[in-house]
Amino acid sequence: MKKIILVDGNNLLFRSYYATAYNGNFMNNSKGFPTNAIFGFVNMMNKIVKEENPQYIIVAFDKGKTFRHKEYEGYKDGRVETPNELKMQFPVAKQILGAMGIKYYEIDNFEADDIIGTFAKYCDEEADFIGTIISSDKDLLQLISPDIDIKLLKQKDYIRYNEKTFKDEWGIDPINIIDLKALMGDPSDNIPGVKGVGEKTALKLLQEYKTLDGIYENIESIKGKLKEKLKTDKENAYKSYHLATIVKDVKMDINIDDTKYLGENTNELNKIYEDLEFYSFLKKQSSFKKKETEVKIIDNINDLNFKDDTAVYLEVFGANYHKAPIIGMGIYNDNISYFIPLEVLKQKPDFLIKNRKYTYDLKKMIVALKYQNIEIENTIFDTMIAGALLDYNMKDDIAYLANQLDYDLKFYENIYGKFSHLEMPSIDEIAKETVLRAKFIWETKDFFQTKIKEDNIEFLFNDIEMPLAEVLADMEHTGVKVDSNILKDQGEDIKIKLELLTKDIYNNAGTEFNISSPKQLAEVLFERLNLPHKKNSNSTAIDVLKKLEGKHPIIGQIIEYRKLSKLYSTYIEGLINTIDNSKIHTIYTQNLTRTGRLSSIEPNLQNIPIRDDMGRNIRKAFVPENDYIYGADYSQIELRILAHIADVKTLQEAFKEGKDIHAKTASDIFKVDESLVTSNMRRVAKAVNFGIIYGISGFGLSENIGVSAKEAKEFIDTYLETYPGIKDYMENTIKEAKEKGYVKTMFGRKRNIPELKNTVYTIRQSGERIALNTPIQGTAADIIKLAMVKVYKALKEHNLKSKMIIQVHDELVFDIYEDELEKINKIVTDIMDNVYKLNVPLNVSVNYGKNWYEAK
DNA sequence: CTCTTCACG
DNA sequence: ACGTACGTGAAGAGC
Repeated sequence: MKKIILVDGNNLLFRSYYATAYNGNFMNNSKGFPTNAIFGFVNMMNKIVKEENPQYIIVAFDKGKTFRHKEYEGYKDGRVETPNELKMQFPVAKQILGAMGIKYYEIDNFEADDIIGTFAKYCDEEADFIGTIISSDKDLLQLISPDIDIKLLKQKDYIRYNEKTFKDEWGIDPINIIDLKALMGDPSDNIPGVKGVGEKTALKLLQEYKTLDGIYENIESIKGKLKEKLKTDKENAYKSYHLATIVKDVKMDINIDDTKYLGENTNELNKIYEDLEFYSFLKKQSSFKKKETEVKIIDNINDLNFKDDTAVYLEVFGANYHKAPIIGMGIYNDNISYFIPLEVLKQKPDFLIKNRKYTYDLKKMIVALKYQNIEIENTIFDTMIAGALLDYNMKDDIAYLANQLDYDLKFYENIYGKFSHLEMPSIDEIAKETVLRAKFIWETKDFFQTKIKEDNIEFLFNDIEMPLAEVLADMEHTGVKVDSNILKDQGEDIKIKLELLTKDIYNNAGTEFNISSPKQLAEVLFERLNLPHKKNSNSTAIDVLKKLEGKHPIIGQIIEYRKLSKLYSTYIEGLINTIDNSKIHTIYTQNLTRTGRLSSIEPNLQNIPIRDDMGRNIRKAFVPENDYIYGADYSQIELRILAHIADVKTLQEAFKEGKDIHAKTASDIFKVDESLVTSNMRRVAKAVNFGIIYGISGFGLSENIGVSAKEAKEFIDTYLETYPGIKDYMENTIKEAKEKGYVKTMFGRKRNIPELKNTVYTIRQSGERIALNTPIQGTAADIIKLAMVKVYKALKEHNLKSKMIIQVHDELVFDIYEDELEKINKIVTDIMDNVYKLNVPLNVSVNYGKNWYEAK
């Protein structure tokens, strides 16, 4: 028995095109030629070849107008003209098929369906042939027979139907798909069908009467409206039947030997892929899969003399590189493929300084090497940073990105086991996997570099993110001095208060329970004590408790308990556990947030308490290693950016004049003189200002400031009337985001927002708020990052020993020497104020003291 | 592993 | 009529 695969080429290309055409990541090669449909098509064809292992295979395409157009003027009317960007991709797809060794067919005046139908008939008639159809078009289901099955493609996977499974699911014979379509019509092809009959009714009718003829033979036994509908549209039904019938005898010579799968011509394919810049496919075809990568394990530093650029990848044993020991480095370029164990790295081979290097997770490499007193320079391109800027899905693990680009890299976990119990594999395996990582970096660098050029984000990449990796590495490695005794003393205090509170709470509740369990607490509050609560909500979050305050003494105690236990577990115990040698070394994630901000982990130094007096005391434990903690923060940087981007002259003026911006806003929206603004007006105005930045809703604002949704809406309306520029900004931003599928910061950082296309209303709404907020938050992030790079450089140039040690989104914290105070003050404020010219001044306020608490 | 809560900008 | 503010990380509970 021989099997032939029958692929619906038109279908595959259309699917691939529309799957990606609108998500904002429209794919072009560097010459601007669209490649998105071809990319999906090649992916599918590779998959088909792999899964079906075909002996015989054809791909069918439409060509010209068919008899259906001739016979029915309206056929396929109303369909959007095939976009040029898609049309252009067809010839290339066909060329690729040639190189793949797969025959394709296109016959004048027939659709791909008809060609497939003709081959299906061939299988039905030839005793030793069976066939499998591959398409997402349900029309083709009519071709199912004992010799033909179909892989019906779905969004992510597919369903395979043969004669039996089809009948089981649909309750009709495959051939009656034609009758089905005759009845229900097909809006996409403009096939009329019977008006008012959809899939449900049509299937019911066919299950009873088998065929269209059967229905009309028994028309009198059908009742009511349905009968009338069927009678009225009888002619249309039969016309539709004809249109929906796939032709099975297209006049063409079937020479079955032509359809043999020949296997690919790798050279020819590679040429095409290179032209399209499909680097991931290229690798698959060439070295990556076919040849085993040979690795030389270096045991003598003298073997490391080479001149060329190289990719390098540093492997450490564990997740937190402040503690994890280095295992070794993989290096790879067109000539070499080495693994360098730590002992050899410690001898500081020249290439670490001299050669230009490509990396993945540069910051991790710099920090881990710093702990060994090994310097690395000339690191010019980091794939992790590039991937993040291009809005790929990123994780720490390089394998995660690699696998998206069709490189089979093993995940860290699959080499070393889970982080909770790591195991060291053989040196040969480590060497191989580490070099493969370097190889991935090497082989994709051109691809990523091209993309960065295309997206016009070279400044963001070369002048902000790349140097920032080095800055952050230094900050992390330097660390922050924390006095654990101060924390311990505060902890003792808190512990005693917690014990007292616990007793009071148990007394008031009349029972002992776990106060930290929201579930148990809800039961005590809402059932035992019968305190009022919203239906269907057992939330005990702070705003719920605030509303209950005064109703029962236990509420205040619980609020206090929550505050203290948070302080104790997260900021006393939590921080103490991370102190190593009197210092805390956080890790800044440079490539995680969707807006471009940093985040800080293990521990998080960006959420140390400040708003609350007791919590703020924690900052007393953050002490200088040198003389002072010095803090510099941007005041209202996001509002300033909004005033700039939305070009609101009144707000820009207010900032230029150094006014209290919230008071100014209050005076504008309440229409009172600035001298008459009350603190409550200012509070409301401040909330509205924030609301605007977040993408406001009346409800959200009302919850926040405790007024009715109606009043809140009025505030917003007045605000937008007062500042029409902001209204325009909001409307234009959303409109553009919907058209393009993404938004950008002033520095070109791009964020795709697929939410804007979501069918769920609330998700679309959320998409709009994201579109409004991201350019503002992201631009602020870009600006402070740029300032960090410049400050770091200036400190070096002035030979200052003071150190930048913490970043908290709009604030930079330094550990400084007393005799450098003045210089630091000048450099930091100068750079931060003037880092980037806007239509508003950037305003930095600075403070210093003997600890972080005092530096505010 | 997910949910809830709460710390920050 | 519906559900609703942007961006994060850590800890504890409970499945």
